[in-house]
Amino acid sequence: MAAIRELFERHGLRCTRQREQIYEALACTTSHPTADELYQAVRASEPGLSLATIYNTLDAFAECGLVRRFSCPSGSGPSRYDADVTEHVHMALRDGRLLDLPQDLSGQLLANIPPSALKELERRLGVKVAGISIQVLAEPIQSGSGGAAS
Amino acid sequence: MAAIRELFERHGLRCTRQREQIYEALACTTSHPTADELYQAVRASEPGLSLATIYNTLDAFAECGLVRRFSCPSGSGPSRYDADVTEHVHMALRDGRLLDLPQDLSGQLLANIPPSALKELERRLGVKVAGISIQVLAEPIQSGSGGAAS
DNA sequence: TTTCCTGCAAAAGCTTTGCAAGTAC
DNA sequence: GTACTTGCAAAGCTTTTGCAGGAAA
Repeated sequence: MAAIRELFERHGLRCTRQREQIYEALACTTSHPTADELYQAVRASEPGLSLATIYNTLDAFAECGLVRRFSCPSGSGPSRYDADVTEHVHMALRDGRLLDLPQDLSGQLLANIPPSALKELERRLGVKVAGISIQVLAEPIQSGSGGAAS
Repeated sequence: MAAIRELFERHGLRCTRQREQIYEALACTTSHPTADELYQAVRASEPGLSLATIYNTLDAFAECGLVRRFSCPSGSGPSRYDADVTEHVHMALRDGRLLDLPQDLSGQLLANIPPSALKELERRLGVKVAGISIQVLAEPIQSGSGGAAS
């Protein structure tokens, strides 16, 4: 509770009841909710809340790096949000689910990015690399299916 | 031209003038256009074309793996399309541009993904990995700026 | 000939905006 | 007291859908 206040202060955000609740709802789930899902969740304890406030708030959070915003790899559909801003790998399932990889596997994938390639990239393209994001696209294995086909 | 026809046939798509032009417009640019940008481009040679047809067509293309659809890492905004379906790395710039990494750098990044980690992932989560996508987030280096600040 | 595709227009989602009242600092 | 937030409603933008006519196989 007080931790959230301090977190907001550190990021230069005013601390309102709505923001606390939105952040808390986002931080205590691993399901990468959409703005509307957060709206449904927070409205239970904050009936007057408006969807626009959700968007404004998430925007402010994303702006100052408190949360991450991204969308399903498929492209269309609503944005999703994640309060875990440490580098980690997302896995998108064909059925639409979007999971976090276990930390150790995430770490293995991220640790094997050769820094030399990034340096080379920065030099050749004249940019500064600010982050890397890896996504794994996977399909659940049906129990019973042998798994043939191309 | 005939190559496009054959490409469509191989993917089980009917070959119409509109589809040819949409595919060609997408294939001959590296700018990852949006549906609307393609609409503007193709309408020059195909005045009767409708935006809905662009969406239907891109959907059909994406469905059968002829093009890739994705959105800016920032999350919101329209989807973008790419006729290059080989594994390659996208680089998103803070100013909104979205580029392809040069092939050799793309290759270095992709080649260093440890297959053992993917195998482990498949075993532990009961899925089959169908693809990996890496995105680099970068910011242009201003000429003249010393580049301080967090 | 049959099936799929196109064009149009309208609808459905998702997100942003303007403004008055309220709240944190 | 000032500047930022909230809530509401309306608008804006992207994408999908239904249907009649047209074109590919």
